Amino acid sequence: MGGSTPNSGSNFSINMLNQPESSENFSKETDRNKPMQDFQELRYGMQDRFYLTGEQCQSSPDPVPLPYPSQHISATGIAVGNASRYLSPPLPNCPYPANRAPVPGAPSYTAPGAEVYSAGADPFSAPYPHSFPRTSLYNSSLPGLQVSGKVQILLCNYQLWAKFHKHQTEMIITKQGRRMFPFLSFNITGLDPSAHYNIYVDVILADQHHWRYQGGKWVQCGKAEGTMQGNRMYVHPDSPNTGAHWMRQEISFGKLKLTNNKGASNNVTQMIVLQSLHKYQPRLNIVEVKEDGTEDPYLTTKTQAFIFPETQFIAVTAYQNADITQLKIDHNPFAKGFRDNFDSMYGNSEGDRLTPSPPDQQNCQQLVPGTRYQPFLHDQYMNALPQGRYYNGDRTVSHASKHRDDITNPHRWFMPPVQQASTNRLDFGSYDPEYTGNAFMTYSMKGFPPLQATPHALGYYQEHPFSSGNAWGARGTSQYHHSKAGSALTWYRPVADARPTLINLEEKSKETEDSSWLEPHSVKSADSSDSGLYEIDCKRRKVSPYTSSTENSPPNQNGEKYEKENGSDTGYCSFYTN
DNA sequence: ACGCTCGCATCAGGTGGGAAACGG
DNA sequence: CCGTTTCCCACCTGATGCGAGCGT
Repeated sequence: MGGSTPNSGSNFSINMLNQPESSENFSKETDRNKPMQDFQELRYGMQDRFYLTGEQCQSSPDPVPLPYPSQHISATGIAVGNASRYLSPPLPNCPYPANRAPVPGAPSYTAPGAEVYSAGADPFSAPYPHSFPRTSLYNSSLPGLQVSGKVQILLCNYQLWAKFHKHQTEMIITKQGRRMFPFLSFNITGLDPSAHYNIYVDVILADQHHWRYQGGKWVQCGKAEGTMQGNRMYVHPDSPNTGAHWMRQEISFGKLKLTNNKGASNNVTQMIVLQSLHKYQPRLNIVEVKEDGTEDPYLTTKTQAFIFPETQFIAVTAYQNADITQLKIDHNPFAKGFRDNFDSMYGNSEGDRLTPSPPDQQNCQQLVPGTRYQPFLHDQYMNALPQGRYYNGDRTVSHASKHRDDITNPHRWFMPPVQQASTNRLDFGSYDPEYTGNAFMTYSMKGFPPLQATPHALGYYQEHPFSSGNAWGARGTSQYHHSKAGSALTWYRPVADARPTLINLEEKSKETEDSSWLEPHSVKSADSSDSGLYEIDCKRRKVSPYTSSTENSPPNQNGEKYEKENGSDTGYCSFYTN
């Protein structure tokens, strides 16, 4: 990869570097509106296989109750192909799968990108995802997976994003720039291995409102301010590079920083300028370019953008929602200093504890032989969540026993016994069986041989279900030393054709009783564990005026209602009551 | 002697909290 | 006055360099 940076080594396309506000940047987009016919075939071919019946929809609660208003983009995201290919609108009462089930004859929509580009409007303020018409498009039924043609994009840390999204993600912006957490991380398949691509992330306004945190809720408050100067895109430092390179490892944007400093001149290529109290939607863009990195006019139709709605966030200069703060503290290793002393929660020694220590205290970086397996472990396994402290005595015991049951459950763990027994991290991960509720992970573990070593520069972020590779971008680091593993995507990487493997995934999911991703399993459980957060002393965090975080985030009520109604966590409603 | 591994110290940089400053 | 932003702090992680120890 050569460590080329957008503004140094590469002859990066002028279109890529121009300020997006420039109306002519994407003036070639007339081509974008010309759908690829083969894609249509592919799409409907997939559709046959992925369409979920109404019954399935009804019986498949949204695994990630993403609370989009009805007109919002799909629960799993929009694959914003350049050729005006969009998801079908959600089916009523079918919050999750329906969105993934393209309905032939559904109202035709226009691609946000296409519209913006062709109209010459500011592509970073105009395309409110919900407001954009969409054409029906095959959308993967797998959480965090987007498919457009042969290209498949997997949001690696989808589970973590979903957890934050439930509470309305907030991202701190500072003058010097603040990293995103969670950060954007993708696995890509289906690119032409020999073709060259630029990959970048831009951040667009998610709606046209100014937001304010009031009474424990995010409420709209006036209109968003107009277009704002400053960089709104972050080009992956590996760009340009071959499809083979992009598919070889995880593509992470961990160094992407958010700032509110419009005049930021330093590290401008690493910073995206945003406005506080506005809601934004990151978007992954893949542009096929010539070998030297310049954009080939004849290739512009191969530009594709992918939106994962769960990555939506509100930019803030200080956290507003205590739920978000706590999630950040619990998941971000750099915020470890703000975690409570979980040991004090037990008052007994490590050996007596029924629940495991946070992974960081158990040498959690020593993993399954191969980080390529680690990504399959739920983020909650990997991160430093002090799980045990989330439960009082009874629940702790309960979970511990569930853990034991779960380890022996072949539907849950497909790791070879040796691997199961050999890693603290895995043990930790399996401690809460609910966290295994990700079929993605489940299948991925099923008998995949270790593959090539891949550098993982982000050891402490290995929580992502699919994290792998160079999480900090182009930089290889010491994590590489103990990262010997297979490719996270190998098991579904048919570069030549995405379909068969997706089908395999789908079929596999039907084989198992643990079709967890059809249920609000992982996120729900993750949240139910989170719920216990607030049973512990809240002295270090702001206290929400609401008794439950459920009420804090209006957009998320559906999903959270689910939890409450199911009484999955009796302590849930006791948050903030201290 | 050489190469390798490991542990330790140091440094840079990231984190949220909280108080102060700012601004409408 | 109040909401928002900025700055500083203590704490943490990760990268790096160095030296000790060990095996060849």
